[in-house]
Amino acid sequence: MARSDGTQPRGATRRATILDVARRASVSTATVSRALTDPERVAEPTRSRVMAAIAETGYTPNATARNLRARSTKIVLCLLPGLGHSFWNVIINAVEEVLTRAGYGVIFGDTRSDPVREAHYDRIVRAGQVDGVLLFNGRLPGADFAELDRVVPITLISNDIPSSGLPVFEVDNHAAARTMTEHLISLGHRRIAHITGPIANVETGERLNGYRDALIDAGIAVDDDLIWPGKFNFTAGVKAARTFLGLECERPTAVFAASDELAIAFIKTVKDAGLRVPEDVSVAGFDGIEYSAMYDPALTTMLQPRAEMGRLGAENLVLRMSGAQVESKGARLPCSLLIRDSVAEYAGAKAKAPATPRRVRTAAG
Amino acid sequence: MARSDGTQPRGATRRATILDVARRASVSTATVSRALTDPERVAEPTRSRVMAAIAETGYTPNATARNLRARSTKIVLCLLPGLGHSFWNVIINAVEEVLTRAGYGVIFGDTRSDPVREAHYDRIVRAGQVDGVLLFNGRLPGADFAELDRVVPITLISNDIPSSGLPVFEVDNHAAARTMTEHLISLGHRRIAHITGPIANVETGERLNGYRDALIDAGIAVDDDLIWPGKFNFTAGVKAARTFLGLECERPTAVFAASDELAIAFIKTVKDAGLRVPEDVSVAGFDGIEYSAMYDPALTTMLQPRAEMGRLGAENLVLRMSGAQVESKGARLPCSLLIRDSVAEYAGAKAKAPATPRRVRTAAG
DNA sequence: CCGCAAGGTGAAAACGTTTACATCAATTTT
DNA sequence: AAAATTGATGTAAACGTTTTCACCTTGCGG
Repeated sequence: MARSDGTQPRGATRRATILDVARRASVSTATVSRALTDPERVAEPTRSRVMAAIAETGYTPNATARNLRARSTKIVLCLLPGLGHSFWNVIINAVEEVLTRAGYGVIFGDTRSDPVREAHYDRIVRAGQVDGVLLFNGRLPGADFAELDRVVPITLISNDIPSSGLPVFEVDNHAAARTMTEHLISLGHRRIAHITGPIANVETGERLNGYRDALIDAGIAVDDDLIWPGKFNFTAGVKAARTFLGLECERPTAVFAASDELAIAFIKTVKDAGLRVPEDVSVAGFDGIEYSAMYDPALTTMLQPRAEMGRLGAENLVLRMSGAQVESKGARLPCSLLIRDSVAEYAGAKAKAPATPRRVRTAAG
Repeated sequence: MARSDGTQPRGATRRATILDVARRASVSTATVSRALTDPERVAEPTRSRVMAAIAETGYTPNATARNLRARSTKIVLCLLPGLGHSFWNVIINAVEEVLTRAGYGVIFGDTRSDPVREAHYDRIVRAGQVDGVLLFNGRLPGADFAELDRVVPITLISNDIPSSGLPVFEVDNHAAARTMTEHLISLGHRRIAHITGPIANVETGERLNGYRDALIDAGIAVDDDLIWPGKFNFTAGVKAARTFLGLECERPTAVFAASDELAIAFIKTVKDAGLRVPEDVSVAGFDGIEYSAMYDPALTTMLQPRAEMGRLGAENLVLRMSGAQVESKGARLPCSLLIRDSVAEYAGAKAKAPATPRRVRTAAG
C-alpha cells in the first residue's frame, strides 16, 4: 500500500550513492563506475563483489551528476505549435521511437504563440538543459536560429525557416498541392476554391502556389475570391464553409482544403446546410490523418509520410548531436494522392474521366 | 546564416560559467549566485557590476549543475499508453500548462505495452531523473508502485490502479455509463449493445457495470452476446460493426461505445454497409473528443472534463512534489451527457419520449 | 572608546558522477 | 636479473552550481 495518506516523509530513506556501493564492496568509486560502464576493465572477483553491493544497496546511478560530468543531458526538446493536433501524432511517435532508441529522453513544449511560453523554452535551451531541438513550427520569436543552433543543434520537421539554413525535413508542398489541384481539374472541375493554412506559414504559401500553378497551367484564371485564408483547425473550416454558402457569385464545384481538419469541418458545415458531398460539391483534404479515412464521406486527401518525416528528422538530429560533421540539408519527401469518396467528377462534365488508380505518388522535390 | 554545411565545430565558443562572471565583476561566485537568486542580499553597486558582467558574457546558469546541487530536476514524466490518441490532447495541454507555470518541465513517454520501453522509463524514474510522475494508464509492469511512489510521487489521471493507493483523478465511469444507458432506455431502446474498452482496463469494467446496472434496473435482461470487447481505437470499432452486421439474432437498436473513436469507426462501417444512423441504429460514444462534434451525424456522447482532470492531477502532483504532506485521495469528476444526432428514439416506440435538455450533468462519484 | 549587531562579501564544502593520472604487483622482454 | 610492459585498482580533479560558515567593515549604544 502506498502512502495514500501522505504521512510518511518522502525520501526518508536516502538514495544509495556510488560511495555507498564502493564502501560496501571495499573498492573505490572509480572501480564501481568502471564496473558499470566498462565491465571488461575490472577483474572478475572484484566485479562480482561490486555487483553484489549494487544489488544490496539498490543503487542506481544519479543521472544529473552523470550529465553534469558528461556535459550533456541526453534530452531533446520538441517544440510544437499545438500539442493537441492529430497531425503530429504519427510524427511524434516516430521521433520518440528514434530518440528513445538512441538513448535520449524527449520533452515536448507547446508554444501556442505565447511570448511567455516561448521565452520559457528559449531559456531552457540556453541553460543547456537539452542536447538538441526539434522544431515543428514552433517559432521562437526573436530567436536568432543561427546563433541558437551553434549552442545546440536544431532540426526542422514539417516546417521551414527559410533564412535559417537549418536542415528541414518536410514534404514537397508545392508539388503535392499541384497534384491535388490537377486531380480536381482532371475530373472536370473548373471553379476550384482553396482553403489555406495560416498565412504566416511557409508551407501555406507553397501549397497556395502549387494550387495556383496548376490552375494557370490548365488555363484557368485564378479567382482571388476563391482563396479563403484559414488556420489548420475546425473553426477555420466552418468559417470557410460559411463563406462558401454565402457566396454571391456562382459556387465553386470543388474545394481543396490545406488540411484534413479544415476539410472535415467544411464538409460537416455544408452537409448541415443541406448540401451533399461530393454530389453538390467535391472536397479534398491534405495530410492523410487517421480520421480522414473514417469520415463520411471518406476524404480524398494528400497523404504525408509523417512517420518518415519524423524518423528522418530525428535521425538527423541524433547524428548532429553526436558531433558528427554532417553535410545535412534535410529532405523533401513525396506525398501520395489518396483517392476516396469526398471528390467526384464534375457533374456538368461531358466525357467520363479516364480511370485513375486509387493512390498516386507525387514527385519528390 | 546557420552552419547548414555542418562545418563549424559545435561549442567552439565555450559557454560562460558563473566563474567567468565572477572574475569579470571582481566578486566571488557566491555573490553572483546571490545576485541572481536573491538580489536583495547584495549591495546595489555590486549588483549592477554583476549584472553588467552577466550581460557581457551572455551567462546563463547551467541547469544541470543547479539540479545536482538542489537534488531535484524540475522535470515531470507523463507516461501514456499511446501518445497519439486524440483523447489525451486536452488533458496533456492542461497538465503542461499547470506544470510549466509551476516551473517544471514535462517529458512524455509512450509505453505501448512494450517491456523494453517500460523498463526504460522505470529506469529513468529510479535514476532520479524526474521529480514526479503522472501516469495515464501507462502501466510500469512489475513495478511496485508503493515503493516507486516513495522515491518519487506518482499521481494517476484517467486510470486507476486499485491496490496502489495512489491518488487518482478520473471520471465516475460507472455513473456516466449508467446515465448514458438510461438515456438510451428512456428513448425506448430495449436491445442495447455495448462495445467495451480493453478488458484489462479498470475503467472498462466500471463502464460495463454501469451499463449492466442500468439495464437491470430497467428490468432488461443483460445479453452477453451484445457485449463486444474492444480497445479504444478504430479497428476495434470496425470489428464490432462486423459483429453487429453479422448477427444471427435480432439486431440491437442502439449501441453504446466506450469511446468516441470506437463509435465513429462503428458508424462509418455500418453506414458503408448501407444502414442509416440514427434511423436504423442509434450509436452513442464516450469521451467527447473534438471530432465527435464534427462527425456526421454528430455524436451523442459523454463529455469527460478532460482539462479539469489534467489540471487537478497536475496540481496534486505539484503539491506532493513540494514535499507537502497532503491528504490527497484524488477526485471523481462528473461527466456531461451531450445529446446530439447519432441517437434517436426507438422506431418502434409508441409514445414520444419527453423532451430532454441537450446537456445533462451526471452525478459526481 | 569598547563591544556588538548587522550587513556585505568571500572561501570552501557539497551535490554524485567520470576519468586522467599515479601506483603497485605480476608478468614479459632484453 | 634488470628493465619494460601490462593489468587492476586507487587518488583526486573536474563538471557548475548553491549555501554554510567565517570574516571584515561599519555604525551604534553603552
